[in-house]
Amino acid sequence: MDKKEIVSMLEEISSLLDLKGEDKFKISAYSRAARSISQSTDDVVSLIREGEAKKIPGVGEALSKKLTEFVETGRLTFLEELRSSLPEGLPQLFNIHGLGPNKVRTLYEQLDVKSIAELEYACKENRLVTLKGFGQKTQDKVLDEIARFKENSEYRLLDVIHETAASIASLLDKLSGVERYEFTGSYRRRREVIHDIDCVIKFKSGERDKLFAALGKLKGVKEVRETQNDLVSLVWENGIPVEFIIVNKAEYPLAVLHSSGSKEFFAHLKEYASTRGYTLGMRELKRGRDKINFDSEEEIFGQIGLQYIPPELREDGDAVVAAAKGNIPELVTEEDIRGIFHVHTNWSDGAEPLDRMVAAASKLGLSYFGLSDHSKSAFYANGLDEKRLKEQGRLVDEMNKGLKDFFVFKGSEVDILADGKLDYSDAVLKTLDFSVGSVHSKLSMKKDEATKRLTAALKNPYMTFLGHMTGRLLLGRSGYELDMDEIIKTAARNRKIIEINANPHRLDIDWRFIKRAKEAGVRFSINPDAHSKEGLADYRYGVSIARKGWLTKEDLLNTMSLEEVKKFLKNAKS
DNA sequence: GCCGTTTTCGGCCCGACTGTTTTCAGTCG
Repeated sequence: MDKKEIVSMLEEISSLLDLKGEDKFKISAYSRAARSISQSTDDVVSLIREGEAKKIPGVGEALSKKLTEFVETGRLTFLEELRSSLPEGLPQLFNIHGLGPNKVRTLYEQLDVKSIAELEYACKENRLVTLKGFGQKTQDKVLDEIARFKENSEYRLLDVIHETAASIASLLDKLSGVERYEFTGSYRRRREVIHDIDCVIKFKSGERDKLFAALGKLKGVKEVRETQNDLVSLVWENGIPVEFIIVNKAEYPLAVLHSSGSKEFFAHLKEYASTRGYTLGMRELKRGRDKINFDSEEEIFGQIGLQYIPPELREDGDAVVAAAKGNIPELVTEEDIRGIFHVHTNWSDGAEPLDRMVAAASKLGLSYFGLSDHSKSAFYANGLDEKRLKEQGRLVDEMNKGLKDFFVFKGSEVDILADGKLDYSDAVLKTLDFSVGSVHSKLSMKKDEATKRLTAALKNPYMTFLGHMTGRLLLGRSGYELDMDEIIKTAARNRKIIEINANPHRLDIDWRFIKRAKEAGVRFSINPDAHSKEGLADYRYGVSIARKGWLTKEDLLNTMSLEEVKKFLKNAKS
């Protein structure tokens, strides 16, 4: 039993109660408890076992009993009864953007819709338009969203894949018959969303067949899809497809190269190789009839006359063109990051007090961070009014005096209001070291208005970073539309820093956009948008996105030393 | 279902947006 199971149990109850139309405050009590437990730094399971569940904020008498039952027996009668009172597929419908509890209930009660498949059928038969509260537009939108859901539901965020890959790695490390292995595919390229995990394995001579059999029996395998030639195709217990490609020593480097790049990239590579008189295949490289041997990917690139191309860049032909000219830059690495911005504490909606965040960041080897709790308009996040902001500033000053190898910059994640103004006056913003301008209320879907709002904010000298901007481009939520070129132009002209939001659940920024902005001369910062100690380390995901955007150390603010950053931020305000 | 230096009962984060209405309900962040 772990924390995650408890959290998902509570979340499930919450959404089932929602479907039943229960009291909304009761519903939110469950989701509040789930959030509280997932953010808790205590050993929640032990706490519950010891009968101390009520010490968890948001857990009272009733929940305490349920949690105890769940932890002790692994089951919860209440949840089981709740489940059996509703059709199994119904909660699925929540995945369709725009459908909430009331609409789903209407669909079930009036049309007997119990699953996404049935919903799609009902739309196609034009049955939604007859329902009260529904109309043509809603039906069209539901159909669109179903299509989007189908397209995206098979993709997972990078951090989820990362976790699964790590557990696979620990199993492979112990498996005899494995000489070497490398995760390849879009995971190695560090895409933000990933469909499956690919892994190339070099087998120990003579142990090929044994290895084939062993892979299908790994702990964590849910299903063996197929085994043929050099491929073992599995489904992992969490539903993620995993493909192992098993090759010999001679094939290994090219198999890794082939499996790591996108199809488009490999086609460009192949074409380039042929102009140099080589035939590049999936498993062998030939010059005329002669097979060429090599021990590493580096040697293959060298052989066909290309500079080494880091995996993150192996998306399209651009990297091949650049490598031919020797123009692949030295990309930023995790070690280059000296500090981070966009950090929350429990003054607004973070989980930890400031001192614990400082200690955790320091432990990660960082030498500064920028504190940015929410501004006053973000009531839902307990945003700071001017008075509390000032008070927090005093706390930071006091703390900085006592710190030897760490520095906290005073800042705010300041809301960009509907008219493009910021949530604090210039006089207040002036007292801060920096600010991250963010839009929280929904941006109007109208492209012109949304762009106008952001460009107005970009012109404010007291907004340092443009945060949260391209919004939910991924995983099925259509973001707001913006005129990106206009944003880039204005950001460059006003010397703004664009934040690379490294929170793996947000991933607000697309590397294609980063590349365009870089070319326009915009500078970036990797900001983790950390709400907990664990969240601080998310800057690592930001590094991989930065690399995909071809960023070097020079393109980032937070590769600067503390003294340089201080100077930079001071100049930025003047 | 939780919680209390206003309260053991009566509140609970709130505003924007969309599409459906003919003055508002539902959903989202």
